[in-house]
Amino acid sequence: MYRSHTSGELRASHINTTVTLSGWVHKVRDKGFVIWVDLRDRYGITQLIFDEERTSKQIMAQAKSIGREFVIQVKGTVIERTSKNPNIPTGDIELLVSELYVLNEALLPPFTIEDKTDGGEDIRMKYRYLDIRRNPVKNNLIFRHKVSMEVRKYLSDNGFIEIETPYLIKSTPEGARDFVVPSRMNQGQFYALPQSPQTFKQLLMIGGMDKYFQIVKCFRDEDLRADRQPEFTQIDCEMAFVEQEDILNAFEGLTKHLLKVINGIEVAGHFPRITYDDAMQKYGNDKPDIRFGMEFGELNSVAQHKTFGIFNEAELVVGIAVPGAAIYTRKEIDALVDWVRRPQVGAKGMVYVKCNEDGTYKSSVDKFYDQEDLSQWAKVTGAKAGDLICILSGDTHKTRTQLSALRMQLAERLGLRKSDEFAPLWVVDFPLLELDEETGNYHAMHHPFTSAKPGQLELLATNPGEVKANAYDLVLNGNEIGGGSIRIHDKEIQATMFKHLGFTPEEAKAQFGFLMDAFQYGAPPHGGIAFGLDRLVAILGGQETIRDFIAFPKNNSGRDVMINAPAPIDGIQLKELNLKLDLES
RNA sequence: GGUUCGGUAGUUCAGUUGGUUAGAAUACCUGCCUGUCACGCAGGGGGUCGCGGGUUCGAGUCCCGUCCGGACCGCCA
Repeated sequence: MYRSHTSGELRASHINTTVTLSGWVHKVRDKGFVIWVDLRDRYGITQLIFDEERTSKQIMAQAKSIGREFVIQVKGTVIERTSKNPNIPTGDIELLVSELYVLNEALLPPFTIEDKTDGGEDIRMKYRYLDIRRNPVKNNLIFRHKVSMEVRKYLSDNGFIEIETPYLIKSTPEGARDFVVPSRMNQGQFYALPQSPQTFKQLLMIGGMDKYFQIVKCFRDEDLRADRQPEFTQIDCEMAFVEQEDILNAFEGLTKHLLKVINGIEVAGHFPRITYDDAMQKYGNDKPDIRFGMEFGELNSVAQHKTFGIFNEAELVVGIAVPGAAIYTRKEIDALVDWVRRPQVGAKGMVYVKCNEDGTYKSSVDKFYDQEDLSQWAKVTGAKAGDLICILSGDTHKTRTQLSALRMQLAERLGLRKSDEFAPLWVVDFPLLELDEETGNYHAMHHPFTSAKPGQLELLATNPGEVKANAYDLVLNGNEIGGGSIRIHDKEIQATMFKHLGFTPEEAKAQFGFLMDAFQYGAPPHGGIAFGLDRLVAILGGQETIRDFIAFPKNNSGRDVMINAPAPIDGIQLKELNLKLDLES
C-alpha cells in the first residue's frame, strides 16, 4: 500500500495514528538537529519531521539526501506541532517519520513548483507536466472538470442526449482552413478534421434526436492568439421544433446554472438583449463588455457645423466619456493619442475634451468650437464634470472599431473590467451575409445553414447586406462565449442560399448534397448554439488566457513545444500515403 | 502575410556613450544553526551573452541576416 491518506487530509483528530503517505518532496528545511520536509500531492501539503532524538540515524541520513521533487513514501505517526502553521489546512499536525522509501529520484526541476513560479511561459510549456504540479494550473484543470460536469448534468437533466460525431470528415471551402488527414486506403484523398459538428448535428435532428449536445474537440487551421487554439473544445447543442426564443431561454438557463453553481452568482430575470446594429452603434463591437458604461455618443449633428475640416469630412464623429479622466496630464493624453495611432488600432488622431469640475471645458479643438458646442458634446456622450471625452472620426466602420479598442483599453486601465463581476448579454439579429472587401463577394457571417429573418429572403437578390439572420451570440464580459442560429430546413431555401454564396448547383451538391438530400426526408425545424468551453471556463475562472485551462496547449505558432509537434514523417509513411513533398515552392 | 517587443547563469532579469575579470535575485552545492514553514547565517560552483556574418584597435552593446518565443493586425463561416 502506497498510502493510507493523502497529503491534504490529516488534521488534529488524526494525532497518534500511524499513517502512510506518498508524494513529491516540495521543500526540505534542514535545521541540523531537525529536518522538515513538505510532502506534496494533488490534495495538499503535509509536513514531515525527522529529528535527532526520535528518528534513527539511518533515516536521518536518508532524509538529508532527498531533493526537490523526489517521489517518496513515508510511514509514521501523526503528532501535534509545537509551533502550528495557521496558513495551511494541515498546519496543526506533522508526521514523525519512521520509514522512508525513495520511490523515484528526480532531476532538479528547471523552475520552482510554486504558485508564483520563477519560470517563464516557454519553459513551463516545455515541462508542462511539472507546471501542472503547481496550484494555479492544477486548480484550473480541476475547475474545468467541474464546469464540464455541470454542463453535462444540466443538459442531461433537461433531456439532452450526448452523441459523438466523427472526427474524420470532409473538407469544405466555407469558413476557416481545415486540418486535413491523408487517407491510406483511398489514395490521393483526404479527410478533414471538423471545424464544428455542424452538419452532423443537423442530421441528428432529422434523425429525430430532438435535443442533442456534445462536449467536442473542433479544429481550425488558422493563426493563433492568446485566446485561440488550433484545437479547442465546444459545447455543441442542437434542438428540433424550436424558434429562436426557445434556444435563448434554454441556454440562458444553462448559463445561469453555471454562474450560480460555479460562481455563486444569481442573475435575476432575463439576460439583456441588444441587436447587432445597436451593439455596433453603442459599443462599436458585436461583443460589448457591459460591465461598465462609456457608451458611444455620435456627434455628427453637433460637431459638423463649424470650420473644423477633419470632422466635417468624416462619415462619423463619435466619442466616449471616460469617467474621472479629466485629471489626465498632457503627457498621459498624448500617450493615448499615440496608442490609438498605433498601426494595430489605426486611428489618424484623437480629439479630447476635458470636462472641468467648475463646469467649463478645455479641448484640443478650442480654436474651432466654443463652450456651448463642447457642452453639447458632453450631453451626447453623457460626460459629467471630471470626465474626459475622447473623440475619433472617419469611416463609420473603422472609427467604431478604433473607438471600441480605446474603450476597452481605458476600461482596463481604470479597473472597470472586474473579474468577479459577470454581465451576460444576447446579441441578436446578426446580418446574414458579410461583404468580403478583398473579393467583393458576400459570405455567410455565421455559416451557410443559417436562416434569414421571416420575409427577408427576397432582399437577398437586391440588397444582400441588409438581410438579417436568425442568428445570435451570447456575450459575457466582452467575450463571445456562444453563438448559434435557427437553421434552414428546406432544400430549396438551402439551394438558394448556396447560390447567393457563389456556389454553382454542382458545387453545392458535391459539398452538401447529403444534407440537402436529407432535408427531403422530413427535416424538422431546428436550431442550436455552440459554446467555446475553453474560453467559457477561463472567464468563469476570472482569467483572460485560455492556455492555463488546457492541460497541453499549443504555442503561438501552433506547436506543442513539449512533444515537439508538428514534425516530419518518414519516407515509408509518405510512400504508404502516396504523397510527395514539394517544399521548394 | 504584416506590425511590435524580447532572447545574457538552472530560472527571472540588470548591464549606462562600444572600453578592466559580464552582475543581482532566486535555485543549486558545502558547513553551521534546538521549531522551521519565503527559515536564518557563512562560504562556494555556475556564462558559446540564441546562431551566422559585418563595422571597429575593441561588440552583450552598433548594422545585416537567420532561428526561437510573446503580444497584436490580417485571418478565425
